[in-house]
Amino acid sequence: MTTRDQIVAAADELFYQHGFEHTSFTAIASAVKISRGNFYHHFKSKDEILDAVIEARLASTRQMLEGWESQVAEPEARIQRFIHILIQNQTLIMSHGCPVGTLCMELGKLDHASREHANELFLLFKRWLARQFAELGRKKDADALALHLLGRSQGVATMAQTFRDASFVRREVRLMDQWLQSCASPAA
Amino acid sequence: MTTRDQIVAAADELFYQHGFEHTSFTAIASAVKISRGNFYHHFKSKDEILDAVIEARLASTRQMLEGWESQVAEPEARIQRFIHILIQNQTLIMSHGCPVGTLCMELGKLDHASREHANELFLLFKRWLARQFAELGRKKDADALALHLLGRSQGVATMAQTFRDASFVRREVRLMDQWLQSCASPAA
DNA sequence: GTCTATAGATTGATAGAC
DNA sequence: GTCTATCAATCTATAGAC
Repeated sequence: MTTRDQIVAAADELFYQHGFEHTSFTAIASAVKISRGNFYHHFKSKDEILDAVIEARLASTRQMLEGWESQVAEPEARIQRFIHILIQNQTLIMSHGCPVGTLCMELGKLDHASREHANELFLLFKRWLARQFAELGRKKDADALALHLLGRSQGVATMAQTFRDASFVRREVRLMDQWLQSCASPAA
Repeated sequence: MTTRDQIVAAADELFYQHGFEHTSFTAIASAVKISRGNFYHHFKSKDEILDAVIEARLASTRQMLEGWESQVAEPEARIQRFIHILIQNQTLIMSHGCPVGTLCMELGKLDHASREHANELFLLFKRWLARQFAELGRKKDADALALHLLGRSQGVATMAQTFRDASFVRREVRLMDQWLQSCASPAA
C-alpha cells in the first residue's frame, strides 16, 4: 500500500468519523505516521485529498453495486441487499450516520466546490436502484421509487445516529422490506 | 431587542446556513455589527452561544407545537401540519436541510458536549407526535409511528438538500399524507 | 520520498481603556 | 456595554535540507 493510498484511507475514515472540516492534517498525519509537511508531496491541498476520498468511495460503491448485480439474480433480492446495508453497518451508522448523507450534508453547508462530486455518490445509488425497479416491472415510476427508498434509508440513518436505537433500525428495515414486496406484487 | 438576543438570532441563522463549526465569531460579529471582543460580555464561550441557540430553538418549537395543539382539533390534522412543514419551509430545506437534523448530525460527529441538548429538539417532536398518534387510537405503537414519521421527514429533507428537487418533496409529502390516512383508518 | 522549520492567516479568548 | 489591542493556539500551506 503506497503512502498516497494510506493517506486516502486514513482521511476517508477520519472524514467519516469526525467530518471533513473538523479533520486536520495533524490528525491524518498521526494516523498514517508521517509528518505534516510530507502531505504536499502527494496532494496540493486538503481539497485534493477530499476529491481523492470521494473518488475512492465512488470506486468501492460501483464495485459493491456491480457485485450485487452479478451475484444476485432477482432485482427484488438486489434491492433488499441495499436495504439491509442499514443492518450490516448498523454499529457504524449509529455512531457516525450514513457516510454518503453526512458528507453531502456537510459539503452543502460549506458550499464546497466538491459538493457535486460527492452528490455523485447518491446518484450512483439512485441510478442503480432505478434500474432494479425497472427490471421489477416498474419502468414508469422507477426513478421515483428509487428516490423514495433512498430517502427512507437516509431518514433511518439520521434517526439511528441521533437515538442509537438498534430496535428502531430493525423495525424500519422490516417495513422497507414489506414496502419492497408491495412494489413487486402486481397489486401495487 | 437586546444585544444578547441579536447575537443569538444571528448565530441561529448562521449555524443553520453554514454549520456550527464553520461559523466564526467574526461572522456573527459582522452580522450583528458589534466587535468580536464584545461577545464575551454576553457569553463566556462559543459553546455557550450554541446552548443559547438550542434553548431558543427549543422554546420556539414548543410554542409551534402547542399552537398546533390549540388551533387544530383533530390529531390527524395536527400530524398533517407537521408533515407539511416540508412544503412550508421547502426553499430553506432545499438550501440548508432540516435545522434539527443537520445540527444533531454535526454535533454528533464533533462529539460535542451539547449533543444531547440538541437531541432534545428531536425528542420534542417525537413526544408530540406520539401523543397525537395515541389520540388517533394507536396507543400501542404510538412511539414507533412517531419515530417512523420523524425518520421519513428527515430522509426527505436530506434528499431535498442534495438534489434540490421540489417535485420530489411534494410527491413524498403526498405519500406521507396517504400513510397518515391509513394509520387513522380502522383497517390499519 | 520524507523530514524540520516556518510562514501567514484565522481561530477562540482576554485585558483594559472609555 | 462597547470598543481596541493583543494573546496563544491551531490551521493550511511552503521552503529547503537530507
